[in-house]
Amino acid sequence: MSSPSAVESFPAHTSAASQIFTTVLSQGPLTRLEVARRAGLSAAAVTKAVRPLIEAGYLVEDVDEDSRPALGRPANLVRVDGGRALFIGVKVTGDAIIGVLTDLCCRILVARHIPLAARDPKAVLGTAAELVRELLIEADGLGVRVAGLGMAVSGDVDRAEGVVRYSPFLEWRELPLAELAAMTTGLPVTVDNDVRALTVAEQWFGAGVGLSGFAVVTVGAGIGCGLVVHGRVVAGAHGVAGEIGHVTVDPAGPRCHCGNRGCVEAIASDDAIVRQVRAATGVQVADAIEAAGLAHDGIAGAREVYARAGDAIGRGIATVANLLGPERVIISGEGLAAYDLFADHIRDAFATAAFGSAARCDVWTRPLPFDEWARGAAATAIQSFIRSDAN
Amino acid sequence: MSSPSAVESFPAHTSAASQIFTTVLSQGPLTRLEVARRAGLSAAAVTKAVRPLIEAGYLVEDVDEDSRPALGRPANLVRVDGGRALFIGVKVTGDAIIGVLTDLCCRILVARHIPLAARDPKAVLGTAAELVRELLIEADGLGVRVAGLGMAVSGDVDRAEGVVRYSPFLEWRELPLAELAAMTTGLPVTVDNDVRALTVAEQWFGAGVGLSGFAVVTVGAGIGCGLVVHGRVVAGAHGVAGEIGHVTVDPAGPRCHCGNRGCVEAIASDDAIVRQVRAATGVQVADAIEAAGLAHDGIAGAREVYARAGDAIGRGIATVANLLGPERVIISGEGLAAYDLFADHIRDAFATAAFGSAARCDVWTRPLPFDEWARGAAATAIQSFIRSDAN
DNA sequence: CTTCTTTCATTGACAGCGGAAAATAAGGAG
DNA sequence: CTCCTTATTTTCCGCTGTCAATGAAAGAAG
Repeated sequence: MSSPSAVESFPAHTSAASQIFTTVLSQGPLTRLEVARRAGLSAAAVTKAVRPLIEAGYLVEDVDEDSRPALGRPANLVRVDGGRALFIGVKVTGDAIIGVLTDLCCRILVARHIPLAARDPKAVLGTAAELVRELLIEADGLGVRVAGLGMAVSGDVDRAEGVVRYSPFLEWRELPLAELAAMTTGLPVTVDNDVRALTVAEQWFGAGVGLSGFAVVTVGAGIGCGLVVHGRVVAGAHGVAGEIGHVTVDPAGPRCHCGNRGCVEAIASDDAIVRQVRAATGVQVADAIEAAGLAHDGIAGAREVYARAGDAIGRGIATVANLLGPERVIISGEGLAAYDLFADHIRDAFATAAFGSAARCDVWTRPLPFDEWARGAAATAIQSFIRSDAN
Repeated sequence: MSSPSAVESFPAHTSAASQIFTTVLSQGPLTRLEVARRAGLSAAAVTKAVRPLIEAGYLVEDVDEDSRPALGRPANLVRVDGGRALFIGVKVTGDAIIGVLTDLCCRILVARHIPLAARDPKAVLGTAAELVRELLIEADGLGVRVAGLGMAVSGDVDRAEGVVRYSPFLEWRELPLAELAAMTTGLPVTVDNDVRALTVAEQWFGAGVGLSGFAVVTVGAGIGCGLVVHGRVVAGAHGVAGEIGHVTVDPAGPRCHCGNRGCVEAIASDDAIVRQVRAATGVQVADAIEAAGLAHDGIAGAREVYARAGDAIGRGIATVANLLGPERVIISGEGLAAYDLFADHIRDAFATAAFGSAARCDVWTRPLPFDEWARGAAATAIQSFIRSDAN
């Protein structure tokens, strides 16, 4: 995290303290005893770690009138005061920048987006700065300081250094984005890969809470995958990880932009579906929405394309499950708008291709509004804020 | 680890101490300063942790006369005294039990194997006990105590509980192997999946030393894969992980015993190769060795089978690399005897199917004598011995 | 209304770990 | 013999987290 303005910093310097805070943050209001249990610490340690966090206003005490036990002293719940600090998350796509203002609990307070004219770093940075400025004004209105900015970009991103190594889509190489954005906005900046950012959000605030191993699969313009193993997001030795989109599903399948044939992405991405629906039906559909329309109208050719796409995704997920044995797979992404068209095929293909007990992993689906990508970016900023040695 | 005889235990109770010992164990003789650097600790901490380990005889000091620096005080090397404790590793296969006696550095001192008449737990346990008895006599001859027994079994094994959940090959279910073997042999017993055990051996004593993410791919009777992510062996939520053998490579390929088509294992396992070579050449080869013989003789049909097998393995490895971004992939296994027949195809398929920087992961090959499987089992015993919270 | 019982939370003493800095050791060079 | 350099050890010292004991906050029992 590149941090120019070292304002008052988060008062959890020991690993145990930040672990305790993280537990409360993601597992909702808990009694101190319960926190101790989940964090594997003594109750005394929790009491001691919680006090300064309460004094600093990051945690607050609550009494749960409802679930008062029949016997014994009632517990005091501890929860995070979301309003204590705000964060901005920014997702850069090819044609727009999406920004959200969230609270410390990563709840979206404001969402904005600005179309993007050009993709060169200067243009993007300028637009992003404008968006951040708008959100800062909103934050001012709330009277709460913004404690960090997270930026999510597709491609090979080095979070530790805050550098975008290579983003094919934006045609950026070795861009020190964190440093640049920190200079422009005056905020501490965290930069990460977009799918990993989304995965962080799921891990701390979503369907991955409490799990030590899970996968997030995004379906849309591309097919992406974020992996959490041993409780940590997998980053890969060379910045590559979770490339489920380029798992080969059918070596005789359509050619993929990566050069191979039959990648999941060449069969199930929005583009691939549009292309295949056009070929199958002869209708020149403009985008995935129209393609889904044809399928919803019952046009056989279009429905088959979705069936094949679902099959490809299901096989891809099965591959992940076979290799890593995640506790859960979370399917998400804009493509889920047409989820009814391939849900069954995903499930069938997964059930067939998963080996043995790997099939016991539960497959969840979550709608993913586009803002969520930006929320993921905010989640990385929150993570960096809480523990500077984040990862 | 099921431990009936709690003899004198290993004197490294803090996490740092066992981390220091592990560093010295796997990274060979090191100066204290170098240990400190690699373990991320201060020199003082290393000095303090090393002393009791030297007093207990697990570490010894060495002077490296050769590489004395021109300037300054020469360093004292610290290394593990392999002779301080012995371990027994046992690998159970369908038709034999292989056992090795190793020292603390996991060097094989004696290797034995006994054919197996039946596969039921009682028969296997009896034979294993016999083998262990023989190795204990060898150990007695050396005058060193055996500090642990590791057992490696294929299938779903719960190492923490020491229970074989389900081994399809042996037809065992929910067998508390660690407990049974501990009662029979009187030794502390660790039980793990065979491929994971091999992976532990590579991680601590082989080509995975010092890497935080790598994969071991075994080629032979089956196609297996052990994964290390974030420095830890991946176990999978339901005991399944690393099932590269059932990654689909060609949905139109040959049927696999798992019910699907075109799994790597259905194309590249010994059995699959024999079957395909028979079909391609009409020669009723008896085993993989004869099949390789035909290919070495230049018979086109046989060579093609190996080409396809290499292609399948290379694609499988590429899938792992795309998903996890390991720093290295170690190809190993009995099948490597015919490595010259498919090496190029593995490399080509990997280079083609790996996405972007994932192709930068280095692919190593290591011959794997059958004893190595048993050595892997011994490695798990050593691991358990060193840190009781092993995983 | 007092006392018990039960469970949650806090306190204070304390042990141990690991770091920083200073001291010591072990060479070679001059 | 002294100085310089690098390795190792020693000597504090602060900090963390545990333990065991104590306080607190109910409802239950009498």
